[in-house]
Order: sequence, then C-alpha cells, then structure tokens
Amino acid sequence: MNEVFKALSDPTRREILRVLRQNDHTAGELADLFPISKSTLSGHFNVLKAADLIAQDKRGTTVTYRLNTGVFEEVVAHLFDLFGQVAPATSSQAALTAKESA
Amino acid sequence: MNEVFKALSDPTRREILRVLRQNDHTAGELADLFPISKSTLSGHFNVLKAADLIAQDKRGTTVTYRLNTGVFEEVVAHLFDLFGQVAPATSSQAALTAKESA
DNA sequence: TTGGTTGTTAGCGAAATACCAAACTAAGGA
DNA sequence: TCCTTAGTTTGGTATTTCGCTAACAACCAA
Repeated sequence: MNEVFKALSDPTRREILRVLRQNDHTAGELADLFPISKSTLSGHFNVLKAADLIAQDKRGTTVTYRLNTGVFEEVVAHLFDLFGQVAPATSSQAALTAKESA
Repeated sequence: MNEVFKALSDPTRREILRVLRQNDHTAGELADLFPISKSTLSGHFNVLKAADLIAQDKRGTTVTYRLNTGVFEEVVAHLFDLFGQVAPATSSQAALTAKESA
C-alpha cells in the first residue's frame, strides 16, 4: 500500500491515471501528451505497474496501458482507516459530488 | 492538492494521522510513540500542516495537534476524478467495510 | 534570576527521485 | 538482410527528502 501512495504522490503519474481513465493508450500516445522524454515516462509506467495501478498489454512492438480500477477501493478504505469516523452523510456527499462531475 | 498527496506518501506521516484519529496529542506524546527524534517529527508536523491535514493548538510551551478531517472529502473526490466511473455499489461497499473496522 | 522543560529551526550527510541522452531489444517492412 | 519504428534499460546529474545533532526560543517554577 505504501507503493500506491508513493505512486500517487507525483503529479505526472496522477495525470497519466487521469488520461487512462478516459481510454487505454499506447506508450507512444502517452509520450505525445506529456512534455517529458519517453524514457522518463517509461519509468513512471514501472512505478504505476509496481503499485498495480495500471496494467499493460503488449502486441507486437506497441504496449498499451490501461487503468486498473481495482486498487481504488483499497486506497479509499485505507483513507477511511486514516481519517476514522467521518460523518456518513458528509462523506457520501463528497463521493456523489465527485461522481457527478465524472 | 499536490501537497496532500506528498504528505500522505510517507508511512510515518500516515501513522501520525492514524494516531491522531483516536485522540489529540501533544508533540511530546507523539515523540514518545515514534522511534525518531523530536526534530524530525516536528518536520513531519510542518508537512502535515502545510497540507492542512492537521491543526495545532499552542498552550504555554506545549503544542497539541489534532486531525483535520475536512480535507478527507477532497482527497476522496480527487481519487474519484483519477479513477473515474467505479461501480457505485462496489465503492460504497469499500467505504462501509472500512468504517465498520474503524 | 537561574535552571529545566517543551518544542522548533539550522545545518549537514545519505538515500531516494525525476529528468535526460544514449544504448539497447524486439518486431515489421522494403 | 537492412532499416525503421516502438519501447525499455542504462548511466549520469540535479533536486528533494528523511534522518540526525546542536543550537535556539519560549515558558514556567524554584
């Protein structure tokens, strides 16, 4: 779980997740979207894979990355563990607000 | 929001939050609970304060820290933004599970 | 006023992180 | 076979981060 929070601590990696939320993308497509080198981006992919936040699908020479939504629940559960008893109405409100904007 | 994720990326700081979830604590009390120096701990307090995750209450020479639960909703909302459309039943299930264990 | 207690700040070293260019691997196409 | 394309790995540097000790500031009590 530490790897997950470490992975989420970098803004570029969070942006990668946000992009993958919409659609799967190849490494090259992602490289076109970010103003950093392909090698640096590849490093970010490794961190995200180690945290199980993304998965890859290799076909020929192209590698397609996709978001792994399964870990999301664990992160939220861990946050509940950190912040304890939050007012139920308030927290579900936050979830609804976020879901509407999605 | 970047400061929040950065603050959450360190295991010691997450443990501080978990301890403060139960009760408010002075800096000295927290120093007794962690195997690191008071100065290092004071640095962690600064990071957590900058992220608005904790607040302090100074009385005389002792400083009492308390958890700031308000940011919690924003973090969860941001996570929804990152992970997009998660099955509603599943995510609320995770929230319930975490709350029961709290 | 002097001394003890509480906590933060300053300064430093070691380790981790993020970035790049260059070299490398693997798959296709001419 | 040779060349190009897609992507990763390697080696290097600069910055950040985490930890410590020592010095400091502020309060309180004798």
